[in-house]
Amino acid sequence: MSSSPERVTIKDVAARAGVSKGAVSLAFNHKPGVSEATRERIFAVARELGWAPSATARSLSSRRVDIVGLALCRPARLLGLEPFYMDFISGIESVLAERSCSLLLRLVRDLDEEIALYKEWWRGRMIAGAILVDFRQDDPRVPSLQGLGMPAVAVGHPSLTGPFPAVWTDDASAVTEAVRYLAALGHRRIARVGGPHDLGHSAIRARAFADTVQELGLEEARQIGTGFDEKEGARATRTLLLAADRPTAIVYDNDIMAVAGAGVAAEMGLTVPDDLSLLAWDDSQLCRITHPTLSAMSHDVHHFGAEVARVLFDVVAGTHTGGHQVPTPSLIPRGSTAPAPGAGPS
Amino acid sequence: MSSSPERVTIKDVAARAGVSKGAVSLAFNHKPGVSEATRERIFAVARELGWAPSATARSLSSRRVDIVGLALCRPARLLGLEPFYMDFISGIESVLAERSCSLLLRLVRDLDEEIALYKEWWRGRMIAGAILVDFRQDDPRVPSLQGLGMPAVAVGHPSLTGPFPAVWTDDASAVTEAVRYLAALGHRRIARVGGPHDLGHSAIRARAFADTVQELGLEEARQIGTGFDEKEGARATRTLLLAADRPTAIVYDNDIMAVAGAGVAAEMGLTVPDDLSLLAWDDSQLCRITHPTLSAMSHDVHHFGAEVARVLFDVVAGTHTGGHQVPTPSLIPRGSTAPAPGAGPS
DNA sequence: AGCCGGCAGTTAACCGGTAAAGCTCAGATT
DNA sequence: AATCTGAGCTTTACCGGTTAACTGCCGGCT
Repeated sequence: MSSSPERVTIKDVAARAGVSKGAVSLAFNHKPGVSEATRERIFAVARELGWAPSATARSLSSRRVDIVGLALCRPARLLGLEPFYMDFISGIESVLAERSCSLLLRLVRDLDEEIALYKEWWRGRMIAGAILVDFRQDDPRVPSLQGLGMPAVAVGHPSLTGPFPAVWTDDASAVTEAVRYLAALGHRRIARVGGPHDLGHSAIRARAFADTVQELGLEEARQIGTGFDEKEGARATRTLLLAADRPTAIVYDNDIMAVAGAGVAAEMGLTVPDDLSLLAWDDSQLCRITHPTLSAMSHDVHHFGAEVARVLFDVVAGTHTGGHQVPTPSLIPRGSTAPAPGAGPS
Repeated sequence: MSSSPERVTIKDVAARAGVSKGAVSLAFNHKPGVSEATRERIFAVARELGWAPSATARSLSSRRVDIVGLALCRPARLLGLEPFYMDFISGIESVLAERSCSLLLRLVRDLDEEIALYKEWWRGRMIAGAILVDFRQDDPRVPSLQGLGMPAVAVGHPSLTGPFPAVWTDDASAVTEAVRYLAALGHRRIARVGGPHDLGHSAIRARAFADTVQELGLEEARQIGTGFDEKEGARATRTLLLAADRPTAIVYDNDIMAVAGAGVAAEMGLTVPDDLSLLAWDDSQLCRITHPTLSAMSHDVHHFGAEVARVLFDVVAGTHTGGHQVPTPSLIPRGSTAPAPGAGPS
């Protein structure tokens, strides 16, 4: 009710409890040095006055903060569209919330801005640690941030993340499994619609894809790198399907592009899965509600995010024991994959 | 490269530039009191040393912060599933990023925790302002937070948000339009699957729905309140369709439940839209990729989020000029709505 | 000459905590 | 009796900025 926002500080609590600021601080941080009786009196006064320590002030003098930072270098629009992010973030949040931590989120335009932001956040004691995502090959964040001493966990394959503890899925194995599966269905021309070339996990998948295709003696594979959104997924699919020797199966790097691809197939008069098999990645709900449903390389993105947050807490606490690999995406066959046209049942 | 993280502070910059801390502060805040020459020298030194003011320290002494807070009182899982949130958040971020602001995000279990959190954030100068969502009727946040003097924008109808500047969509008109549309198609038994009863906008929609049904002389309408997720949407749909006088059209409060509802209809052997019309809300991509595509009350959630952020900046700056209504959701007819079974084309 | 005004800076207090060092005094030790 | 100990606080110095008040100095006006 009081419209005058006089802030109550530790000094008020101390005065009212008849002790010094220091005693209040000790009491609230559960450190020895105050008697049980005094501690309780202090807590009672604090409750009465509605006081809780100011996180800002605390982080200035001590080093404790209850915030972790996440900068995303992607266009805002895409963020809202792709199910992956929110699921990932919700996984992070589920762990943070348990420990009364918040997530500081910011969109940046490029990696330089991202580097500057993390430096600022860390220097200013804004965050206890950071989550780094979307690693490139020779990512500039590795040299720029590694000297900082900032606790961080990197989402990506250890070959990309430098000295940062990594949490990753074994994309190479998953790609291999995907290609093997399609090959077993008789497909000999398999294409792949991936993310941007410079993105580390895209490159890893591309290499694994090419290797597996060669290993199985399939026809030379076409791979297209895109920007992850539906428009680019559709465009890439169109390109692939218009080629003289169009593929009989396409693997996508996320689910949104696969859905778009299904649309393109329909628009071009191709029946999925009879004329064309499609295999999505990430496997959000999207895959289950299309018609036909989309087969996908599925992994639990929510859990992935949670694991990332858990590792970050370990790193911050200094109890980190090494990189974590979360389960490899596994194939969920649904309605969008079938034996290749003309091929007998394998 | 230096593994010793000696933080460079304003003092270092001052010393190196041969001036006092105060001068550096003045220069960096573009306040009068330093000559152009000195200002430039200070900036040069700052760049050389890689210094930028610490947001934490600044927010302690002055009142400036570049963070806005958002607490969400929903289960983490749902966050990842429902497209609405991420789209909304991405809209917010798109505006924040323009102004080098970050979003402080936290999941809470209940409104008491949310209230405590906002108090803590505000008291501790953690945030410049807050975004309040999911208003209940007689929302406890109104009395608890209004005395704080914390700049905030409320996402919800002004009848719910007390003294907080509101940004909202005209749900009542949208519901009316939806019911009128279905009635015009000949539907006389229309049901609604809404959100939780205690959620303000659910109540508003429920009332508008009942009113319009009565006004048009339709049969008494069945409405079910749920928890917004797919399981509950499916369950509610099943309940409605198993009733003796099952509806010929159902309106949903979001898209996820509508999609689930379509699944249930199929499972029960009903053809959409011939036997049953479905109308979704929010209209994310989900609605466009199902089969049949879902008609929806569509609004631009991304833009909604952006508008909320813009209003918040106005409120923080003290230049706020009144609540903002963003465009009313409008009907996008797609493949899931058709004339009622037995009814001639209207 | 004396005074005023304003620019360009400096000083010092303060924001709200934490943490190390210091103080006091009761009870145990020698 | 003198000294040591440790529990229980208080004092004080930060953390890294901002800001109000103050100082010095130069030029212009009366």
